[in-house]
Amino acid sequence: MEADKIKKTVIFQGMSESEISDALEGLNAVTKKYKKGTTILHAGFTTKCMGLVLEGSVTIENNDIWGNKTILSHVGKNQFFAETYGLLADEPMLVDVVANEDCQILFLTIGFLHRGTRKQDAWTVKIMSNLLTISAHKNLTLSGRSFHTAPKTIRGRVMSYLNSVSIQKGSTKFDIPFDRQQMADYLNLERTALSKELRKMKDDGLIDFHKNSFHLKESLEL
Amino acid sequence: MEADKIKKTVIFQGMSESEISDALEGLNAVTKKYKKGTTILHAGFTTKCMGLVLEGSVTIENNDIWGNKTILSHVGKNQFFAETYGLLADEPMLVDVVANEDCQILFLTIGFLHRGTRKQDAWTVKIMSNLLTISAHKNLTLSGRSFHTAPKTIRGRVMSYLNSVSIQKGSTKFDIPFDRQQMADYLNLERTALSKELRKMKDDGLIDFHKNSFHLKESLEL
DNA sequence: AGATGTATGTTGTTATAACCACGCAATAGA
DNA sequence: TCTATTGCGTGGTTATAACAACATACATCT
Repeated sequence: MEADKIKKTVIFQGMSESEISDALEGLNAVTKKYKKGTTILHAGFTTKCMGLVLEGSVTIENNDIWGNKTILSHVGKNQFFAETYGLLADEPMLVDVVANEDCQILFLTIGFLHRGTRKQDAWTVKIMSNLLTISAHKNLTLSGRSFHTAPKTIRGRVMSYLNSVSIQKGSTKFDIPFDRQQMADYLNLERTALSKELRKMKDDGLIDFHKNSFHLKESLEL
Repeated sequence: MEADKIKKTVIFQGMSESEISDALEGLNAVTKKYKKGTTILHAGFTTKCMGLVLEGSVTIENNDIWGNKTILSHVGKNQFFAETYGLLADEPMLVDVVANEDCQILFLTIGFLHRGTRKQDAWTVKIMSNLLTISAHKNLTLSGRSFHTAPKTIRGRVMSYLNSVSIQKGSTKFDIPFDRQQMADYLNLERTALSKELRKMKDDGLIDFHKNSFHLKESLEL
């Protein structure tokens, strides 16, 4: 087995070699190969498996009934996908998973884990722990973004976002991990419109900034 | 103990009375009372606990540095909150939890669960299973919404949403669980603007609808 | 039937963000 | 140093959604 490569994946974090191979067996690990362009998992269907990309890369896409395609994300080597759908094996997938190049995928059957039907091997618990951590983190990311893109005005989104970062960093002065374009994308805005609004907020004395360094002002709240 | 009331909660699903009381002990279950208006958990701080509302209700709020308050959600009796922050005990909360009325909260310390330090009692695995299910479901909800509110145009959002429901129901004819106002809120839109766009889409032959019954047309894609 | 209420749709106006074209600075490479 | 390149900001125009005021439909109650 190629446990060495896999070992570093978040899913197998903190597990010994032997636990990993037990887990691989217990999860019905299967490796499959796909030609570029092949659809690996189809929207509308369910899956009991999550996928781990061993070679190549895949894209998560949405293809709607009217023929529009949207690329949602790109999953590269040693990254994984469909963990949520794998766990909730009843839920039809809303996206397609497509081979972005010739690739090799390791499938892990995780659909039964949350049903407690299995006996509790050491590896079961560890895998569940790791999945729980992964899922919780994803949750945090998603709910943050969802909250920051909720306001209808540019200013509202910017304030929501900057305030969150400020809380995370525990200071009103901080750097953000985005350049303007990325920040605009994250907030679902157009870059130049964002620039304009940032300028106005500076003029209004709400914030100060230079490049990706920000300072929140007007903290006259009681 | 009042295991009877708790038993029906998703967190304790599928657990026997004795498992539940073991779990309550193992999770350092503590009940606390709060007067209306008290902040139960503060943004910027971390918590190892999740909360279960036994009496009364709480609101999840965001209060930013400029003095804006946003109510994010309302958590009523027998519902829970902060499960994500409880699990990821390092992450500072980005929201406040405030007592909406006099209330009684059961705190469960779940911060250590995902670290595998505990010995694997039967209840540990079951609680983890349940938390995993909860988290995964929340994930699905969040990522769906995030995706549907991403397009900048009304039509884009509507198409994204309707297409998802269509996939879930496995048909191009389906009912949605929202009235117009709720649908507009979900998609972060203004109700009348949504009505207008739905009309246009009907004129363009993309969809047909009456009240909350929809039919996706123009499926001439290959 | 008449009155009340609620959900939905229509029209017109206004506010706002996207879009386009460009300028300017900082950086890197030849 | 000269020349791309890249990131960021500005002004003007256009597209689009929010907003406000009103109309219509349908249900319920008396």
